[in-house]
Amino acid sequence: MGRKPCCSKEEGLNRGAWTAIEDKILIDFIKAHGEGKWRSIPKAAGLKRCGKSCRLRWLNYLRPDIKRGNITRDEEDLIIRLHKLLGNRWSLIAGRLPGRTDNEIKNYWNTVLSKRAQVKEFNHINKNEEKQRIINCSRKAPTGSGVIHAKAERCTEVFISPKQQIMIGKDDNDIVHTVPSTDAKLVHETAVESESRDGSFTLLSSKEENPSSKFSMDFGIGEISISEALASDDLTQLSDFDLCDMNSTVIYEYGTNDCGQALLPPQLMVENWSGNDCVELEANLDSDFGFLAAFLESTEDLTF
DNA sequence: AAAATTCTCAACCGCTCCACG
DNA sequence: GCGTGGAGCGGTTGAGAATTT
Repeated sequence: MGRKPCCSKEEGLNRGAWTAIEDKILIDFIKAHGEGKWRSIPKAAGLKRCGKSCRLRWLNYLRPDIKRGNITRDEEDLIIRLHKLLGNRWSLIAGRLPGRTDNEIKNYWNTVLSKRAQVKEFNHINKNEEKQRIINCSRKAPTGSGVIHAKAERCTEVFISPKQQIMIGKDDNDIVHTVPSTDAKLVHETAVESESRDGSFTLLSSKEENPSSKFSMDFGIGEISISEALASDDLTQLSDFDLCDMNSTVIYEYGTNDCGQALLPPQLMVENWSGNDCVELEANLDSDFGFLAAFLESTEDLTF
């Protein structure tokens, strides 16, 4: 006995493209009664659609604040940079592009930008053939790009800067564990749980059968990581974020991504973010993280 | 001009998260 | 603590439009 699906293929429900009449009914109803209670809207409004379909139609097409027209150059640049940092978190990306919907951005990425990115990556790989060869010695397919996940959940290895004590994760009881600087080293996760030499912390535990099938990376800011701050509502936690401390606080977790591509070792991963040469590493690090910090702290639209 | 192919994007589907009883 | 239902998210599909052959 499973749960009744939201949009079961009930008889009499319209499917496919919405008609102008259906649009008008939905618009009038929401103008009169407001958004929400999507499940009850079709019945109340007299629409032969499921609630989910109504919600989607409203959010992606009928909402009055939807911006029509082509994605501008600035928007495109913003999408690319946000995607670099956030991955396929379309709703999060859309939240920073007023008037654009997650669906629209997702479509734009899948049809336009991903192809462009592939070409760019191909060129970049050729350009850095020797660099890749070196990485191949330690990684099977080093073509992954760094993506910040809202929650640092899984990893196979963690590179920890030796400069100071760093938070690396929470255990099942939600207790944050840190690695003392003396223990800073490349940690290899061979089991679901792993302890440091003095047994003082639990490595990010994974309940996945195959912990190496996914990856995440996270960046510490004192007691909280960016991803945690991102996942929480309180972005003021980021106020202490000091770019000057970046090199001493960054935590890299690297393994393989969803496609089975291996992530690069920390230095090269960051290089690949910017697509620039080693000598510009620090500047680009500042630039990308400055952008991220601005993104996280901004309540206004970002301008570039 | 017609057929074939490619592209675009609205809509659907299945899943997870979260609030609530 | 557990089950249920609503909302939201990201991946995928497919119809129609645009382009190429």
